[in-house]
Amino acid sequence: MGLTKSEIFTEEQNQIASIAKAFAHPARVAILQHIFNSSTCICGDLVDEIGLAQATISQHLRELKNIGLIKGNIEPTSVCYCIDEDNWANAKDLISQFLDYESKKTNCC
Amino acid sequence: MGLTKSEIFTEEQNQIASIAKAFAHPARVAILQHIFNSSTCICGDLVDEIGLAQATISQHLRELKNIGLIKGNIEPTSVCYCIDEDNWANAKDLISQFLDYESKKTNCC
DNA sequence: TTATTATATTGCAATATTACGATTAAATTA
DNA sequence: TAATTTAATCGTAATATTGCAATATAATAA
Repeated sequence: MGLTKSEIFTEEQNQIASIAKAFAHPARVAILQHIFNSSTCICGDLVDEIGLAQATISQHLRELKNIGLIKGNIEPTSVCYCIDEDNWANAKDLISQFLDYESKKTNCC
Repeated sequence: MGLTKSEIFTEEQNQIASIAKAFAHPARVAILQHIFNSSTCICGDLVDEIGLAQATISQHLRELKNIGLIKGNIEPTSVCYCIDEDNWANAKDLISQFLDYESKKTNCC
């Protein structure tokens, strides 16, 4: 086993889980925060900033890119990453709405 | 290898990742949504509602409980789970603030 | 007491994730 | 052209996650 049964869940549930998974590693959180704080973000910066190997950073960047949260512009010997604004806004809405389900609660304990 | 290097990240980054991990599986998203929509939540309901084995549901519930998002009241032959309001609010604030970093962006691509 | 019912726990197999050294690819510089 | 630089990719080891059958636990019902 070990294979998530995506097919038994709703599209929304899978999307929320998928976005959350992108945030589910501190390195990716750190990468995103670093992108937010930089006017431009080059992968090499991150290797210095975060204490992980270049290959590992690159792998995390690819995950963020695959899920659509960031996009990269290929420059001469470096790559400039930044947030994909549209996709980020969608992700934010989806997660925010999920977190706001709280208002509909009717707790018993 | 394969061990997340938590010690090189900030407390906040680890917390965000930890909360996101709880949402990073559609079964746990479904469980939380079900709890939101019920005045009371019994584990057996979930096994019927979601198409996973009882052992698997129980395992996901334990993860949500360990991270503090839900709490369970042990009743006679059944357990009533509900959201831990305080911890949920904290999680919501942390994630919302992170998602709002968007406003600080200065994209270049 | 002996079923029965409901949930937790254990053990295990399958799959996924994390991390990194080594290598590759592609542009830049000497 | 030959080194250098920068980031992606490959291969692999270590660890984590997912799912479930089987079993344990604990209260209720017969």
